[in-house]
Amino acid sequence: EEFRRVLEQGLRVVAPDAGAIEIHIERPKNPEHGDLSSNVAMQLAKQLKRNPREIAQKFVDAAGQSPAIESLTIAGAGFLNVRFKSGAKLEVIRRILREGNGFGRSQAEKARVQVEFVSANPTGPLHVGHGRQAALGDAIAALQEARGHAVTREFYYNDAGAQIDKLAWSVQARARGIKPGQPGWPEEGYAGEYIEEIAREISNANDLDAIRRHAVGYLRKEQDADLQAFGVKFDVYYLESSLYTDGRVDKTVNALKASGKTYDKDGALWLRTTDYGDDKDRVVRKSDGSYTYFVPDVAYHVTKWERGFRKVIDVQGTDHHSTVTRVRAGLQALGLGIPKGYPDYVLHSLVKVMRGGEEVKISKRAGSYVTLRDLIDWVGRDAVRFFLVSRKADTEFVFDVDLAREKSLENPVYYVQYAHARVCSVFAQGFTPPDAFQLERLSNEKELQLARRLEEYPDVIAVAAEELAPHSVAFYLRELAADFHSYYNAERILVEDEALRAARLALCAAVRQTLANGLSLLGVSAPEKM
RNA sequence: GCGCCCGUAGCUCAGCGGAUCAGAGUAUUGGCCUCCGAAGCCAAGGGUCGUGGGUUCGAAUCCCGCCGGGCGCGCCA
Repeated sequence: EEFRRVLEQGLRVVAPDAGAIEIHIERPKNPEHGDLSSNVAMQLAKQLKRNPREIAQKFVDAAGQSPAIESLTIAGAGFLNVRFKSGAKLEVIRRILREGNGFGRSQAEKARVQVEFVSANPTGPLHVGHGRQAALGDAIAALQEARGHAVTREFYYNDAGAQIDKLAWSVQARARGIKPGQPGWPEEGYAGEYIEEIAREISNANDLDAIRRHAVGYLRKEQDADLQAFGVKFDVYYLESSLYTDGRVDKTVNALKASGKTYDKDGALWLRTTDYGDDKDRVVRKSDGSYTYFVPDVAYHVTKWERGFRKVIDVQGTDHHSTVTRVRAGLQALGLGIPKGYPDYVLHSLVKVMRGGEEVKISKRAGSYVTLRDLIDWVGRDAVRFFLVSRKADTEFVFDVDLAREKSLENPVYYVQYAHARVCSVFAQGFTPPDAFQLERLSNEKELQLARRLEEYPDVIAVAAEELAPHSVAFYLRELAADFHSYYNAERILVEDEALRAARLALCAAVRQTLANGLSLLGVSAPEKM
């Protein structure tokens, strides 16, 4: 902020009539380039038709003295590099120890936010794609909470559609002793081993309704157990069927008709979604009188708006990307004053699971796919979470089971957790984080580097929350851990000099706190021992 | 065929208008434990950022074409 103030002041002096210039400030990767750096002079160069270095010099002249700033220099083509006095840099340590779990959090925004994710239909165990959604969605939700929002985690599922019918038929067939592929097996029935387990509990194979209820209940329970094992909790489970029973689906269709955006063709009712950027119009009511899934989708999102969620984030696989335009178009057509870009979507691509150098495509339990449970069993919850969240959502991602199992240097999860455990081990020797310490005793380059890194944390959280990109938190934690490991190898914490020791212990406590805060956002544990 | 996404080091991936942007991990090679945890540290080699144009003072980053890969294109959900 101090640097920004200096630059703004400089801007007034150097170019009073320059229009609205956005001042970009960045943290140079190379510490030799100062603590912060800006390219304003180069941005202005074009407008002012002056050499960037010349303009930069004027900024320096205009800056005057500031108590926190050690130096303000010009480098390269016209960068302004600022270096703060080390005391100012180290202040972040006091702040972290003061704020504790609150470090990196902000109360700046305070809206009701909903994150919808997983939303698996109860037709089988959760697969790795659901796992990626669970890891992503939960971390995104945690990031929104860190910004001060009141967040609702919601799971939406279809408990009554054609997929459920297929499930019931599959279980019924199995209960009658018919196996997949044999005569009488339903078309596109579910072939996983779990179908047989459910079928074993069926007493009357003729009562399809009872079978349906039992199968749905069974799989819901199983999915809940998987989510619990993964450390993900939902606040609301929303049933698609309720949209029919409470009349919201009919209401939505009527509202769409009233909007004048619908028309009849081939015996069906269509919505002009092309008015809102869709590539073709969509059927609302089929010629047989039933509705397409598009209607409950829209009705569901109307409830989100009506429930007061002004920011809604839907986490889905990229295979659903065509629904994005459609749902938004449906909401626009209703004319409820819902913003055009509502809701936000985070689309993730699929996960390829590799083990022993080969792609794994099947599992015993589910048959045609690898389950989230398999992954947790193979490599543990923390590794699955960290891996799945440490990639940008839209990159296709190869989950290397052998790498994740490796409890050693190859595994980034352990690398970060190990840094935390290492700090803990220092305190485990009978030392406590000091109440009083002199920050200026910290003077070597690795200590200042650590302080710089710690200071970045709140910005990293803010940006990750804004961009719905939890992977940047994972990358940050890796860097913080690296800085700490490097420091720990180079310097002793528990030195004889008590004042120096106190200062170093304070730094360690700050590192521990920040690692714990970041890991908790990702749903990964911060162990004291490993 | 059309739409969306993606091509960066051997492999897995960050960076996505700013020169200080050619990066991390891993793999390979060589060093570091009588001392707070070696699940660690230090160092070396390794890339025309798919490709051809364009815009710009400046392009991995923005625009267009092409090549390669993923996903979606139902009165299925």
